[in-house]
Amino acid sequence: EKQPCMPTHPQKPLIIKTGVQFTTKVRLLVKLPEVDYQLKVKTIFDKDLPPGRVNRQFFILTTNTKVMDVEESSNGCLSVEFRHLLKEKKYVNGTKVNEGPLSVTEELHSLSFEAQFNILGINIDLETCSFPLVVISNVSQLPGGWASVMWYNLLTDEPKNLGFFANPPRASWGQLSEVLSWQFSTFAGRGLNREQLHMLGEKLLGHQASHSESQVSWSKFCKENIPGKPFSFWMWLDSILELIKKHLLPIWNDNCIMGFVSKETERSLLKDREPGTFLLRFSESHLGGITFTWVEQSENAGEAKLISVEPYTKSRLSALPFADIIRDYKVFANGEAPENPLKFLYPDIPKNEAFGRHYNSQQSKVFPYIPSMLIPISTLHATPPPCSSPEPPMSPGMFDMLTQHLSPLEIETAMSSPYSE
Amino acid sequence: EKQPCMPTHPQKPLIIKTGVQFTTKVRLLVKLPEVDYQLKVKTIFDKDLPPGRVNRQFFILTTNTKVMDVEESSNGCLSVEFRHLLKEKKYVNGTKVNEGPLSVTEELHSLSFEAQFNILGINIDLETCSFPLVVISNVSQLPGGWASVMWYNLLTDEPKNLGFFANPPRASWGQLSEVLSWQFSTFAGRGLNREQLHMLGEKLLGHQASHSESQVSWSKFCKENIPGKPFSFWMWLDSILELIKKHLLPIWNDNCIMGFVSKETERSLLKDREPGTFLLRFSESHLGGITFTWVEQSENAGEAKLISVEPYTKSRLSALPFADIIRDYKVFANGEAPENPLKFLYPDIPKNEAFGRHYNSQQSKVFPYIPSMLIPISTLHATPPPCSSPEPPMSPGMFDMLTQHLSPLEIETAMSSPYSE
DNA sequence: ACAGTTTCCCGTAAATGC
DNA sequence: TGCATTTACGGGAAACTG
Repeated sequence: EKQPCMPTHPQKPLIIKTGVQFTTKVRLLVKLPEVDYQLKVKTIFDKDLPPGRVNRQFFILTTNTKVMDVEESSNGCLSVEFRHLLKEKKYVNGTKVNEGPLSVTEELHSLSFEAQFNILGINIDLETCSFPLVVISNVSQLPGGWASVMWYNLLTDEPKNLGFFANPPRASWGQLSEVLSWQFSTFAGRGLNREQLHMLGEKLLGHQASHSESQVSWSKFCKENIPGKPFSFWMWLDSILELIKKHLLPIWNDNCIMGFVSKETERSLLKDREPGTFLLRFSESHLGGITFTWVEQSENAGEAKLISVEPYTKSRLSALPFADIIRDYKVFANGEAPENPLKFLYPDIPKNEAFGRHYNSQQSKVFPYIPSMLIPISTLHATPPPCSSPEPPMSPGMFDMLTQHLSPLEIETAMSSPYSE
Repeated sequence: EKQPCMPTHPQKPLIIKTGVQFTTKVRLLVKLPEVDYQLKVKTIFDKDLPPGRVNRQFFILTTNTKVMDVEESSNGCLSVEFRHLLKEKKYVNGTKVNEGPLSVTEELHSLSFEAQFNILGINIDLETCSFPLVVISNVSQLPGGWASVMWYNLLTDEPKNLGFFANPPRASWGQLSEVLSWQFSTFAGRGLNREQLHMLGEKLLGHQASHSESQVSWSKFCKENIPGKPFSFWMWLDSILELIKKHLLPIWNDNCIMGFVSKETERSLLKDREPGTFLLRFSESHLGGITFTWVEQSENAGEAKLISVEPYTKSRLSALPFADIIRDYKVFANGEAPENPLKFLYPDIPKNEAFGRHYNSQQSKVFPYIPSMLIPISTLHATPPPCSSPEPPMSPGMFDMLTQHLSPLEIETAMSSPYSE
């Protein structure tokens, strides 16, 4: 009879943060005969929980009763909008509330709305209830909460199964990959293509097992860490989504970021390409990082030499937009003039054609001063000849170049750590 | 009888922010004969205001009554510590509270503490009161609030004159400069020397007027904008203090920053120095900026050519520490190899001797990747010959250098804005 | 000691009030 | 409309708590 909406956290409905306002709207879908009294709606948090369920308890800090109003925008039906604030009850009857067996982002809650009216002497009770809600206390819990909302919506049609995460069902990779792509198209404006999803499937399920029918457990998706990494699959993926949203939106939407590529695939794509061909890939070892890998001019005609830069994360990207990094990046190598090794976006798009419209000028012209900008650089030196001494002596040419271009301290760093394949 | 202390905002006592906890401590300085009952202290906000005074009203959200306890650390006297939270009363008896004629940071408030006890049948009332307090609602008001606290302490010995800013007295430059230097030594670890204070005095009072006896009005210090600038003297100075605290502490304490130098003085100091001599100066045109000015290699033996870089502000400095900027800064000029123009800190200290201990390596070594760092650069080209066309054609040498080192877009920027003296 | 969770609160942005 | 002031809340860090 009534239809509850739940716009709460910006862009992430169904997740409520304590101490932060959220709004709810209740609409009466039937048209009542003219009544001359007011229709009061009351909001109740967690009105009925599954019996025996232990979890945190909350209360609504703001007014929980309001009168319905004729809605202007629609066809004149009644509606009411609340602006609520939730707070945790730490003590109930003087005793401390214990947490349940689930993590807080798996704990599902609900908002109920009640109204009653009297028509022709008959009392009529109206009641409706929200979809399951996750309550968090810090934005750091938002990714976990959103994972719960996704998993719930993906795997059940029940409007209200608050015990869902006591025993969460598995998802097929076919279903899950669709949801993941949808996340990117919703929040970043462009979804994931077949190749990108394939890489994600292999990452989650291994090389053999990533078919559409493969089953992914909730734990594997969101709770267990990726082997050898200190974060789960979803935490990793969400960190990339956030990176795109804040720092890479236009170039992501322009399809300049291949992003999800395994290192093997990367090699097979790049190995026969022109030197200077590069692609953009998200870091698999660190949260929220992006790197580029390019084909280096190689002296011997054998294996193509691929080089990847240390991934850029939000802290660097907020000092310098990624398109500008690509434009300005320079490698100082081997006594030669510094050069930008990025020439063609894979497969063969000239860099400025791909990124030109995204370049920003950092230049700010304030008269008496000369403008300053930041440029990203790397230092590189030649592969030491096989069987050379463990500390290869620096060539005189390289030394000149370094003394010219870099400070003494930098030279030491460059000398003591040869980064060559 | 009781001595109130007021540690509130970190490092800035006497300033309270609504909605943020602060602590107060009350100690009983007389030793009472043994009493077997508890001594209760009650806190009251703004117990007595000057008659007719209109201002914002606040209330204490937390418990305002507590029992005194024997203090362990001292000689066993009684004390009590409160942890309070203040909130504004928007309505009093249903009517809105209007603001008074003063700005919020000039509005002085007080906390009173009361206790009573009964000895040998006689009721004794104890009461004490804090020094004047400023109540703010956002940290953006902290500088203004702190200016009030300074001015009050500088110019009156009255423990409680809440109407002080209705007609604030002037300060002599001699007094004020001492307080300003003390701000720097307290918050940044090193005070201001005679030359630095002299520059500040001229900035505030003009060239002729800055003697120790010159009078500075409260308005000139903190309320009126500096002519031609959108901020007052204190807002400017405080922005520099904050910049030092967050980004320049070690080099400030090492006396590497001259900082407060007028452009005329800068020129007279540098004009006869070696090319490559530089000094560090705070921006006078923008809040919280620092720049360096160096003596350029000049072709003709006439006037020394001084160049200043666009000031660095906190956003850039949080991407790249200032010492690293000095180490790595490069100027791309005239088709020559990029060069760091900063060689000697004024008067003649070799750069690495002055800054070496403050350099950080940006290098983070993550195996499969080559490290990347940011370097600050400027582009510069030669002074166009006098009476040249308004758009001087670019020399072939310069064009080569630019195509080599910079992207096409950068070239256009560099071409259309010649930054030469 | 430690991990999961909450609290704290700065600092930016937006909203509000005058 | 612009300015002064407050509110909102993300995000990092500290504090809490079994």
